[in-house]
This record gives sequence, structure tokens and C-alpha cells, in this order.
Amino acid sequence: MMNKIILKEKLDLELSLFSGQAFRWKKKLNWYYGFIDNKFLKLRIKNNCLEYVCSDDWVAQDKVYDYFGLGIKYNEIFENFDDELSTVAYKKLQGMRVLNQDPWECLISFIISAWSNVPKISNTIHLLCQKLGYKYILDDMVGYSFPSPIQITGLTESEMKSFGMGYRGQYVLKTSKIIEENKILLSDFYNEDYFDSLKFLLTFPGVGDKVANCVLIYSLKKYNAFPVDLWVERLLVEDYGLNKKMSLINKRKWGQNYFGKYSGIIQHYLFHYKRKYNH
DNA sequence: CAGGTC
DNA sequence: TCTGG
Repeated sequence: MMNKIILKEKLDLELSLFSGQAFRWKKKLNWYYGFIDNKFLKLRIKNNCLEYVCSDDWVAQDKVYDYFGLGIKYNEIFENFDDELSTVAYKKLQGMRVLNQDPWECLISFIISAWSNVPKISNTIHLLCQKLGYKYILDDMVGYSFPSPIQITGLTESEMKSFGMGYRGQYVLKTSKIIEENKILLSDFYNEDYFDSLKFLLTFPGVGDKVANCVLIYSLKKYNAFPVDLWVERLLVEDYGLNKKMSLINKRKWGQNYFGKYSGIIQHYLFHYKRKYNH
């Protein structure tokens, strides 16, 4: 059965799903296949509506709405912020939304992302899901759900290596064990502020300032989170005149202070713009 | 070389 | 400092 959400905010699925914040979406014949709320579905935009079809389990409209953060008015964020490069990036990438992904999947994905590249990250995550996830079928597409912490703890070191995780496999295993043993629910951090959430995420092995800030902005709705990766660092130095020798944490703090309350959303536009058009 | 962490 | 493109 087809579901429809009338769009008041501009939404570009290609930009939103393939700008390096999510790693598991697949495109086929104008439909985008993937998981929202742990359920397999396909999406497309037609006549200013976001249309979606679920495989078997129903996905509520508010979950889809929330996944794309459609309650946030990007126009207001960028209009209220007078910065040349941000304005250019916003105009060029209109419709790109910062996603609100599942925090658990986001955490593991960004631990895997360390010092890697998007195709490889996607491949590793796919192998992990294929091994452990539940199988869903929609049209002729197959989807595997993201495994739970307890499922991952059952894996061996050599299995992790076979997925191409390299030295990150240990971090993924250890983090999964901590979460499983302490029955930690990352979704509890929706109710915590940025600073407390960051402090807690940093206690996991394989999670440093960059990965933690990715989890905070791409899944936990901490819109002032500001991940400083290679591209953003380059941007801050080349385009905003920061001293290259400034520490990563101070660069992050500078970004949060300069770009303000929604620095994470602006960061994603600048990050993608820099990577795509201005490397 | 590549979207860092310990 | 793993390892694939």
C-alpha cells in the first residue's frame, strides 16, 4: 500500500541519502530502498509528495517525517546566518536533509568509518547485516536489518576481519559488549543535552570526538554537534582562516561558536559542498 | 591515498 | 595503523 506525505520543506532524496551520513540506501528505478525504524521500505518523490511503500511491516508517517527532519525549517536557519560560503552551499544543495537515523546503527557505522571511505564503509556494513540481519523482500530487492548488540557480540574476530573491518573490528565488538552488558539504550540520549551525550559516547572504544559528533548530529538530534573530519578541517583552514595547528577539539568548538545553534546542519552542507565541488 | 582513535 | 579501489 502506498503512503504519501505532503512536503512543505524541500526534500532531495539523492542528496539526503547519498551525502555520506547514511551508508545503506540503494537506488533502483527512481525508488530508494532502505530501512527506517528498522523496517524495509522504498521511497520516491512525486508531485511534491514523499511516497513510500513498506515491505511487510507498517512504518508510521511520523517516523518517516522524523527521519528526514521535516519539522526543521532550513530556510530560516540559512537566512538567519549571514555567511557567504554557507549560503552558496545551501543554494547548491537545496533539499539535502540531515537525517535522524537509528543511534545504534549510526554509532557502529561511524566507528567503522574511521580512516576509511564511503564505498568501503557501505560494503563492510552490508556484509555485517547480510550475516546477522533479518531478511526482507520488496519487489526484487532484498534488505537485511541492522543487527542488535547481542547479535554482534556473537561474532568472532576472524568473522569481523572477513567483513573488511580491519583494526576497527575490535572496537565494534567491545562497544557492542559494553552496550549489551549494561543494557544501554542510546535512544535515552534524545532527552540528554549535547555535552552529557558527548561525554558518554566518548567512553566507547573506537569513539573519539569526530565519531561522537557524527552520532550526535546524524542520529540524536543534537543540531549543534560539529564533526571535524578531514574535509571540514580543510574547509576551516582554507576558507575560514583557522590555524592548521589548532587542535581538532578547538576547531570543533570554533565551528560550534561561529555557526551557532544549528552548526551541525550547516556543517553537513559545507562538508558535502567542499567534497563535491571544491576539493 | 582514504571521512580517526588509543 | 587494516585494507580495498
